[in-house]
Amino acid sequence: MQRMTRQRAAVVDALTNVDEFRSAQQLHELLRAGGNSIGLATVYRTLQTLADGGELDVLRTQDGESLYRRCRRREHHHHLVCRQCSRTVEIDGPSVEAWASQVGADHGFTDIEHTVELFGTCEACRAGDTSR
Amino acid sequence: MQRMTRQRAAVVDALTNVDEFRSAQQLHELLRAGGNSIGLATVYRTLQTLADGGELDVLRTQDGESLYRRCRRREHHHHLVCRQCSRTVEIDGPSVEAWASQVGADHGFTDIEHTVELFGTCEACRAGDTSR
DNA sequence: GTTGGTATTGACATTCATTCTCACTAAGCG
DNA sequence: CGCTTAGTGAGAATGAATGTCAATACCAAC
Repeated sequence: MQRMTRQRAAVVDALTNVDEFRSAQQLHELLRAGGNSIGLATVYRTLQTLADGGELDVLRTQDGESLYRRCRRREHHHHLVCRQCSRTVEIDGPSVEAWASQVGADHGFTDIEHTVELFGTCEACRAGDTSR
Repeated sequence: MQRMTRQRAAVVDALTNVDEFRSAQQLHELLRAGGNSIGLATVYRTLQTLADGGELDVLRTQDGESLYRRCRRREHHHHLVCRQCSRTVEIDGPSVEAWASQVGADHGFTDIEHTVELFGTCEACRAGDTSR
């Protein structure tokens, strides 16, 4: 059975107030800064649970960190993420899905899963390039 | 300046004798088992160097481990990997490249990089399903 | 409103891949 | 053959993520 706790509510709330992909640690800090007392392990667990339930999208950065985000669209889609500020655009690859399973079948593979993510530098970050 | 050491040669050799994506640790064991004395840190460093030079393809598994493979084709391509035995097929996404940069441009993003990987279960692994 | 079973929490320890440190070794030029 | 310096390796360090387990607090039932 799933219980609604103060902590879980806080995590969900934080996620709805943020539009970019954020790491568990970042969210933990955010919550603490916002006056919420919550343990890091709890943040991890909650994100895990939400992600399993399809409430959240997970993304792994090039250096292996997991980033989480509550997406508008619940159906399967992909992301275009700014590698500096994490600004995110939801996109769909019209033919990607079909292509993926086709290629898989062609080579005798089943249960095809695919990972398609785009990274780039967004307009705002390109302008303020002097930072960092 | 780049020197050719016994260890570096051994790593390159091991990679040419393996057709699947392998982790640094697996390669380290392989080398040791093959009678090569080599440190784990060296394996990591060598793989890193080779990957930077485009000699190697790197892939991150869902649980964040890096896998390395020497691919036939040096041009940009993608992979279809068996999630059980790591058997790998090199594939190319004809329109993927174009689509990626188009989508990026549409949203004002530049320097678009894309990650496209397919995972599935290969024919052999589906047969011997009783394992694991 | 009170109670009780149990899902959930959190401080801390632990795991595990990867990177760092730094004294030591050896590649390879002259 | 010597010397410079890239490369090595054992062990320590890092850092994200997960496990532990006693204490806590949902919430359904009384």
